[in-house]
Amino acid sequence: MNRDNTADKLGKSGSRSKGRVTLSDVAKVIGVSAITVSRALNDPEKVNPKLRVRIEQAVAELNYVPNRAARSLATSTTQTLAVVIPTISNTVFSNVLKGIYDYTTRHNYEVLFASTYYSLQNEEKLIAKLLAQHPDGIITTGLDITERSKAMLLSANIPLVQIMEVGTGDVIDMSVGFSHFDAGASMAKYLIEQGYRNIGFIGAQMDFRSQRRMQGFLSTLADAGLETDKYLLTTTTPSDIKLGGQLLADLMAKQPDVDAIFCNNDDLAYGAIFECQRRKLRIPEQIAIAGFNDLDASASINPSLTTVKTPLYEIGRSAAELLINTLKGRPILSKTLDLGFELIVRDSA
Amino acid sequence: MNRDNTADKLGKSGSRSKGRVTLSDVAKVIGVSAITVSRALNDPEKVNPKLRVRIEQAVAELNYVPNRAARSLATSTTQTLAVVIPTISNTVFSNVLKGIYDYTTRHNYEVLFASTYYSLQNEEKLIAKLLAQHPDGIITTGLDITERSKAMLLSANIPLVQIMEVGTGDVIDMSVGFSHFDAGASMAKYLIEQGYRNIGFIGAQMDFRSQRRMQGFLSTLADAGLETDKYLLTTTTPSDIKLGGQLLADLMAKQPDVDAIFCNNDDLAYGAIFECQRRKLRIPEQIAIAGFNDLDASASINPSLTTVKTPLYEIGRSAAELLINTLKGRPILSKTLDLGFELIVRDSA
DNA sequence: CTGAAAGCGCTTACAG
DNA sequence: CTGAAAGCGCTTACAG
Repeated sequence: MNRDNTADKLGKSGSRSKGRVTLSDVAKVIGVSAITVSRALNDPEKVNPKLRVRIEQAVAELNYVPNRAARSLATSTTQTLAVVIPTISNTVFSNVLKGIYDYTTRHNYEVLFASTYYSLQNEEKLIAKLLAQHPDGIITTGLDITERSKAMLLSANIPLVQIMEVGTGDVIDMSVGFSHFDAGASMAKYLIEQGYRNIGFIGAQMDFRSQRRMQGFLSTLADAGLETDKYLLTTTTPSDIKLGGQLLADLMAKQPDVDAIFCNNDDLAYGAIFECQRRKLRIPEQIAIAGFNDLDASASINPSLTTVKTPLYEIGRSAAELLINTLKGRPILSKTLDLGFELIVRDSA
Repeated sequence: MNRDNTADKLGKSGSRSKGRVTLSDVAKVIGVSAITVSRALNDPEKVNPKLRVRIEQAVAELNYVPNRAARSLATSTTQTLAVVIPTISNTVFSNVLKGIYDYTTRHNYEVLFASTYYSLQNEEKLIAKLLAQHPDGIITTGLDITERSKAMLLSANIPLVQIMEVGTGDVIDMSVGFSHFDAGASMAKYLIEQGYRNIGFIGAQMDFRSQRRMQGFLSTLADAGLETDKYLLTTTTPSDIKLGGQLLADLMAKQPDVDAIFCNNDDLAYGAIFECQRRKLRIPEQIAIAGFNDLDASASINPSLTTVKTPLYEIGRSAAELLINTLKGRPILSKTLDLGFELIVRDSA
């Protein structure tokens, strides 16, 4: 019968609400004030143990779920982090997102994300939209950003981590990533050491970070007195496996004497390897292929792919950690985290 | 000087707020009430055009961003959709998520997502957490769900779409997907037609949908009088490329006379193909390999992969569409959408 | 350890 | 076309 009573009372909640159970519904049922129920939930030690148990039971029985909009309004905190990445349908960023997600979940933050599809104009709009949700912190991708985006971010006055890249451009607040220029340079150095001389580069998308990898790569070739333009082929089309095959085909048609190719990312390298297999080209004897990111297939493909392993998951995880530590007032050792990269030598180059 | 005035006024906003610009800050600046500013933003036609322009200018100048928590509280609507999927670091679900995301973005909804890592217990917790955000609608994965999850979903009283599968189990509200049983059966039928007789199955993760594909596959083999257990190898380890190679190796060690293998998904098939390449096994002459999902590499790998194409992006898009149409009160033609699948015959089987 | 009052920033009827 | 009043569901000082 207690339960019937409850049901009656619940029916009376304000006409604007959706009839959900509120804090004061719970309070009425056990005859205390709403504020005590609130305390039992948020600050259990401050409530009489016996009372607390009764409140907890009532909460369970009524299936009470706190309204976070109300809590947000009262505390001006949302327990939400916003994430702006170029695209989710890309293994690179789904790994990053997983790192962010695993950490935020464990620490009871929600994630609100948005994809720019590599457009700074989209990014502006998305930042505005996300900020309207008043996230407690925000993660954006890259150090290249419009003035308007920067202004919005600044005036939001919340912690910000710019991910993926480090060592170039201005960091607005915090950043975590690695140097794409150095990563590109290190692959060039390796290929030169291996004795390759007609070294090519194929790249898709050619966003800012791709360009920096290319610059690092080409400047190292130039320093060694090697050709930089002759074996270069790029497109702004988004990267995928099939495109890798086409770019390889096009480059070889133009410059048949190319002896090694650095593919701007592993997807492209897979496509290039598949195309070489079709052409019965021996890798690395006739042509060496190298990739970037060390995605899933790189260790298994034939020949296994020489590539640069990048700390994708860790970038996501660290970014979330930086944000949450900042929000909890914990000391931040460094506002910029260089997570580095690792050259992985396998059979393809 | 107008601007200095403004700054002064802004400083005075309540001590609990974070000093953000509010509706009434904008209102004060131009000497109207907050409600008029609200209307200018939400229902522009109802406001005097000249006034509206002034308000819009003030909004832009002050960089006013509406507080959605306040709006949510007042309207009991959040413009947010919750999404529960097994994992994001899996091309299958990142495609689905992209479909959801593209549609929701266009229609001004935010997405809140969570990964269960294929655990129904996690799912319960995540549903509770997401529901606390009071999403306007929710998408969950699969038709297999605990009673507690179901009860929470029901009492949340918001539209729900269960994605990925159709034609099995009870649909709580709406659903969109395809029949995994039929998809498995269709691949079995094809392999039998091609003349294979010692037909194997390798599967990882073995979640409910994988099991149903396997059941459809095996029951078709049984109907044809073929072996079902002899060439079967499954594990609950999460699926990845490398695992595909191992499973192929294990199965061939046990049953060297296997002449065709249906891999529970394309990742596994890639690994199996790579392993065959290493063993110099000719595909499909010595062993045929088939996959599931038609992921990116399937058309490019050597040999190109015979597989089942599944409408991943469309499932996500349709689920979001069903939810948003429901929320806008538009008529829903059918609460269950079978998007089908397509057998893609290539060179590997 | 518990509660009355006020406030978070917006929107919803209702007047005029 | 515009505004005063009340309310959404919670939490924050402040008393007691």
